[in-house]
Formats: sequence, C-alpha cells, structure tokens
Amino acid sequence: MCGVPAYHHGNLRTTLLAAAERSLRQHGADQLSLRELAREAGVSHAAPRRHFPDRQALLDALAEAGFARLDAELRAALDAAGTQFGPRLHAAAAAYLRFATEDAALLELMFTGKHREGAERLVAAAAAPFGLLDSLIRQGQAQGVLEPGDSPRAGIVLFATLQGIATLVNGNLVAPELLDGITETAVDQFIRGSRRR
Amino acid sequence: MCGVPAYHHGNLRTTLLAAAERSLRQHGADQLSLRELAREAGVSHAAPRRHFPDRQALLDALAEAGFARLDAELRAALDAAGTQFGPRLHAAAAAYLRFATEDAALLELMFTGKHREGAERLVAAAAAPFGLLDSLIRQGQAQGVLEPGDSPRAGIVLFATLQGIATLVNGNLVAPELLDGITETAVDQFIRGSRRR
DNA sequence: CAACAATGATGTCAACGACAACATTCGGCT
DNA sequence: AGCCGAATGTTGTCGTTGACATCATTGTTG
Repeated sequence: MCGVPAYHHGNLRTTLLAAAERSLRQHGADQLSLRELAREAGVSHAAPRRHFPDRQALLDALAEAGFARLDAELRAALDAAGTQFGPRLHAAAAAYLRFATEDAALLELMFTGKHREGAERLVAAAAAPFGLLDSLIRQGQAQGVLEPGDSPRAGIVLFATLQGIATLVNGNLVAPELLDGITETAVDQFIRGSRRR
Repeated sequence: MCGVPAYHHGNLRTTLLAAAERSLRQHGADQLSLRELAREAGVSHAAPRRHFPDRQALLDALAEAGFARLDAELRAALDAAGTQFGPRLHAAAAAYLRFATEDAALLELMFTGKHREGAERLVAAAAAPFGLLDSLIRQGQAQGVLEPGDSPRAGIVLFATLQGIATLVNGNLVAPELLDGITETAVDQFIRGSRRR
C-alpha cells in the first residue's frame, strides 16, 4: 500500500467509468474526452484503450451502467410505495423523472440509440427497467384499475410521456418547478384514460 | 455567368445550411464537420466562419430552421384536416411524429437545449409551433370536447407524449411499424383523459 | 521459474475547431 | 468614374483529440 508508483493502476476501468459519469453529468457527452479522463486518473493517454477500445465503447458502458442504476432506483421506489397500484405507479414515475432530470446526458446516452456492440449487452440491461414497468401495468390490470387488454401499447404510451416530460424539462422548455405537477397530471390522465369502464 | 472561378460564392450561408441539414439527417450531429461542409461547398476550410462564428452557431441556425419547417408542416397538416377538433389533433400529432422520426437528429438539436445565442432567436422560432398546439387545445375546449381549465398543463403532457414516442422510435426501442398505432392511442387516451365530464 | 497474458507507456498521425493575417470583391459615396 | 471601407474568401498555424502501432512492466499459470 505504498502510495507511490504502481505501474498497474489496479482497477482503472472502474475509475474511468466513475470519472466519466461525473464528467457526463457536469459537461455532457460531447465534452467527454478520453484523454482528459486519463489525466484525471493519472495514467497515460492510451491506457483507457485497454478497457474501452474506442470512445463509443465507453459511452456504451456508461449507458449500460445507467440502466442498472435506473433499475435499482425504480425498484427502491416501488418497494417503498406499498402495494396499491396508484401509489406505486406515481412513485415509479417520480423516481424515473428524478433519474432522468438529474442525469440528463446519461439518459440521452441510454435512449438515443447511437449504440453499437450488437446491442447485446445494452438490450439486456434495458430489459430490466422495461420489465418493471410492464409488470406494474399488469398489476394495475389485475387490481381492476386498468382496462385489461392492450397492455403493451398503453404502457408504451405512458413511458413515452414520462420520457417526453424529461426531455422538455431537460431542454428548459418546461420550468423545473412544474415537473412534479406535470408528472402527477400525466399519471392521473393515464389512469383515467385507461380506466376500466 | 461563366461557371468558373468566382471568388465570392454568392450565397454560401444557404448552401452550407442545406448541406448541413442533409449531413445531419444522414450522419447525425456528432459527425457534422465544418471543414467537410466547406469541402462540399468548394470553399476553403475557414470560409464558413464568416457565416457561423463557431460550430455551435451552425447548430443553432439548423435548429432555428427546423422550427420554421416544423411550423410549416404542422400548419399544412392542420389546414388539410378540416374543422373538427378530433381529426385536427390527430393530424397534427401525425405530422409532428413524421417530422420527428424523419429528422431525428434535427429534432434532438431543436430540443436538447444545448443552445446559446441568448436563446433569443431560438425561443422565438420555437414559439410558433408551440402556439399552434396551444390554440388547438383551446379549440378543443371551445368545442366542448376537452375539459376547460388547465390547458397549459394538459397540453404540455400531450406534447411530451408525442415527443417521447419520437424518442422511443428513434432509439429503436419501439418498432417503426407501431408508430402510427401508438400515436393514435396516445391522442385518443389524451382526449379520453381530458374529456369534459 | 519461465513463458504468456494483461495492462500501461510512448510516439505518431490525421482530422478538427479556432484563430490570425492577408486577398479579393462588392457597394456606397463623392 | 473612382475611391474606400465592409463583406467575404484564402492561407497558414496551433492545440486538442481519437486512433493506432510499438514497446515496457507486471501478474499469473503451468
């Protein structure tokens, strides 16, 4: 544990990802520079290459980690929201929008679809949060709050709404103070529009 | 009209914008290179600088032109949709999503909010299409189809939904074949959820 | 302990955005 | 008509970046 030279960094990949996540949040994806990250980590400009063959690979890894974190945050929100469908849906929506507005650039990376890597890992990572939403909708149908039937389409519309709200707030087209109110309106409208008749 | 040297290009700014719009559509904003555009236009690498002080200025100009085009397309769709609120709303939504999915990168430029230029010109350009949506909603209220009252909030939610659908389709998270159906579902759900009770 | 894989360092290259200095053309004014 | 300044285009340069090739060090495994 001498803090001096250490040719091998130990866990450079993790360090780079953490620094990249921070830089992403502060300055956006465009400004993210592999060389800058290397400087911050105290390694040479080519060292990151061992862990991320090119810039896109780093961005893909960030997106993948983002999906994992999103999934965790959604699960935590749902766990804390009890068992009734309504409160659970509101909690999930609020948690999603908190994530989406606090990590706007990361969200863009996750959904802009400029990915590569055969989409394999990323699709798998994205499946987790999507499954969460889907099972939530099924629960609403099972509890008789939602019209049974076209679950996928309605669920997609709801998710699109949340995603769009995030885009609007992140783009300063909607004042952040309005975020919570609009989110509630959106969820209520969704429930009303899909309510069992 | 000799087609040879011509030190002055004549309307380089327009030429650059057109080339940029095409390149944007084909390769995305990240790949857009001022020098490449200059080569295509047959001018030196520094010539674009006279018209766009830096890269961001070009992107802002593209976004501004995008808002103008979006406004025109929405107006055209509305003009062709008759006078009833329902069909008009469906037509506007379809037109918006056609624009948003055919010019995904442009849409991102328009709404991502990385702008500069004091937002002055851009906000003005964006006001046109937004005003269109707002007056459409008012018409729905006037015709008794929508609950009067919180027009802004409901309108924002609807717009967010359309925006989100575009993001999902553009990110390959939703198959393009589903676009029309989902759009209809979204509009119908909005009308149902905001219907006068 | 000897290969070998994993990981990091150094050097190089082409492309790009930004900038400065200079050249040419256009337009208005006398 | 002719001059002069503004508008527009060119050439040259600089620093940064991503990508790549080559070499150095360390950790591991048979």
